[in-house]
Amino acid sequence: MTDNVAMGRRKLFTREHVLDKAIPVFWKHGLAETSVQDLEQATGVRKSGLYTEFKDKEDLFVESLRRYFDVLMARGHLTKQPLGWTNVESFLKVCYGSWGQKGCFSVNSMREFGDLPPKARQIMVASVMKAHQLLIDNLAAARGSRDDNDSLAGLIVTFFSGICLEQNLGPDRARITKKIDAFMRLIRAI
Amino acid sequence: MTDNVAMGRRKLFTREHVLDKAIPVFWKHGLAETSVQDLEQATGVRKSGLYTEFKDKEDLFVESLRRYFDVLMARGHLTKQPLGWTNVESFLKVCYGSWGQKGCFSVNSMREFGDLPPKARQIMVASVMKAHQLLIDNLAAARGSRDDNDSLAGLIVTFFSGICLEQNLGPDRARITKKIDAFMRLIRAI
DNA sequence: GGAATAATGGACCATTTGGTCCGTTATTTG
DNA sequence: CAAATAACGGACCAAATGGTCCATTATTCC
Repeated sequence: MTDNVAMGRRKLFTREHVLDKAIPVFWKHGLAETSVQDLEQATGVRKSGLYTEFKDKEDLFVESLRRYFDVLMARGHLTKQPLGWTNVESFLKVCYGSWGQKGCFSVNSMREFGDLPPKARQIMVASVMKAHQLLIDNLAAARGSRDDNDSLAGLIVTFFSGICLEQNLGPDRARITKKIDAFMRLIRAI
Repeated sequence: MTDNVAMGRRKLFTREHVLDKAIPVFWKHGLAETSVQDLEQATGVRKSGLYTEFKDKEDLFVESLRRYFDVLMARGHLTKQPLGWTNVESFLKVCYGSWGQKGCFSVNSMREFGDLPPKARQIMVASVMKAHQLLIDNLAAARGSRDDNDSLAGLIVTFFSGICLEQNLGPDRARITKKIDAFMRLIRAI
């Protein structure tokens, strides 16, 4: 790779490919209960390959989390113009899931927050704060600069955590949609 | 025990004692990440003792969950007379925790719901439904028989899950109290 | 004290865990 | 084709896992 005198074998898998395959596994089973063997099967990359690309299992977890947020932010649920209620609802519907999983990878990981590597915790906290701030911006656009926008944003984040977690019980989509609608009605009414 | 001709050694630990020591461990780390060694240390009962009293680790987990709900129900947060808003708020404040832990044992377990033994899932689902129904009763007492009592009870359960989960991030009590107050104001206003 | 009873302590086991290591194989450029 | 490169496959390891088993010890009643 350093010289062009001779070229070694090219990579057969990209970092993103591995992460996209690892995310659903970590998402579903968490860091602790996901074995390296699970990751091999899911990614199709052998252990040695994984350990060449990532320091250890925790590192792979942290990078999965990071990519998860990167992709989610890129979708821009809370940054679409014009800001307002539509974005808030769009944010809540993130709970429908992605990567073939229900709920939210990060919310699911909150349960083992205390046992997570510091970098993972850092990413999670930063993301919650980011979402909180974006929610405030959208609320300000929707209902003007009010004192309780901050507090209301907090309630929305909490409600989001709740619906994401409930997704693990496997309720049908219709019920959760109804719940979101009811919540939206509630917060728009005040 | 069967005959009164001679009496064997009496139990040095009661089933409840073991469960009360096991609950915080399962609560904090979940079923999968709690080792039998952890349970030995926490309960002060050796492995053989545990396996005499309980079928296996899963059984101990299920019984811990069962006892958790028994104790919680006995406190009667949602059944104190007269029914009404006070009970709803009292229910939400269950998230402050018990057994030296924050949040809710059951909510924390929802994350690994899919990997839990069927009996555990059964207990959890039944308890959520029970809480939901009791919330409806309290709402009926507080605001009369309205069509949206059912829907509102659902929102309260979801919000409860949310604050319990957030407890894992270790926010101070004052902030969570504020959040509960804000939510109570929100739902009482409609 | 003696017999009956049953919990305790800890040795023991097969399996799985995260992680390392290196010989083999696939690709690349010249 | 040859040399250089680097990923792949899988053997290998120490530690930890859930679980079993039984000799020892503690307690009880007569």
